[in-house]
Amino acid sequence: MTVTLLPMAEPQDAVCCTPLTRETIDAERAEDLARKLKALADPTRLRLVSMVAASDGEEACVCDLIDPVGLSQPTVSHHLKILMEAGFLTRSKRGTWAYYKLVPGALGQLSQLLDVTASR
Amino acid sequence: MTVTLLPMAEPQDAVCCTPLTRETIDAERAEDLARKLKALADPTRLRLVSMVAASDGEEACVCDLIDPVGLSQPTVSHHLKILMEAGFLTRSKRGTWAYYKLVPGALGQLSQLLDVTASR
DNA sequence: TTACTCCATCGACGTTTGTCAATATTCGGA
DNA sequence: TCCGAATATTGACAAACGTCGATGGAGTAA
Repeated sequence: MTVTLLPMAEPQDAVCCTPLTRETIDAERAEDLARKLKALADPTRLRLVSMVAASDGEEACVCDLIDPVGLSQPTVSHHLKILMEAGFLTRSKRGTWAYYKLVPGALGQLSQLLDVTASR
Repeated sequence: MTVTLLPMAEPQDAVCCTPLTRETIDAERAEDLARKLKALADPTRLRLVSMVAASDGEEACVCDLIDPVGLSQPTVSHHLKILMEAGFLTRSKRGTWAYYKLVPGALGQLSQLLDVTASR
């Protein structure tokens, strides 16, 4: 039996580390970065991330996200899935409810990649 | 005659100031932020921004961008236009050449919007 | 003027995206 | 065990997107 501790520690994809403006980004890293940015580049998904971030414990139930967003339940589910696959949220089910939680350093890491002067 | 000094100081659209995670973003600001992120959420455009940023004076000629990117000239022009309309680049023509230049605080401002902990 | 170069715009195309209604799945309670 | 509630998945469709070849416009040099 394998004991898997801390599955939340992300594989930390190739996007890591050197900011956009320090040296020319290579095609592969550009692909990765673009994937993450694309996940965030939608008004509904930005609102979802923001609402989750503003919730208690940076965690929110899907049922509380649908009405404020004003879209159908399948659409909200779809957006949450995209945010999860991009590494910005994690999901945990409790009973019939699903709770989405902010991945701690995810936004910060992306933020630092965009600019050197902003970080440090 | 009007004397226009420092036309580079952007109108500073509504995206400004409060980071995503501080309080719930409203629909209008989400729309604006998404527009900017979408402009950056493409591997080719990321490479273009990066290449311009790495150039002398953070400025590059279109003619020097086409080959490294490996796409047709119209496509590169198209991407540069999108980056310009989103406020990340400015264009200045000198002779037949067109030079695109990084807008000084643009990436940093976006970066700070994504996260509080990364900035400051 | 003519010819050539650099770049932007146009029109067309296949692909991706955001959305919904309908359906499936999973769980808790009667 | 059967039912209702909360989510996820599927299928469909219009709109937006990334790309190209062809064309247009503006500058330079003969």
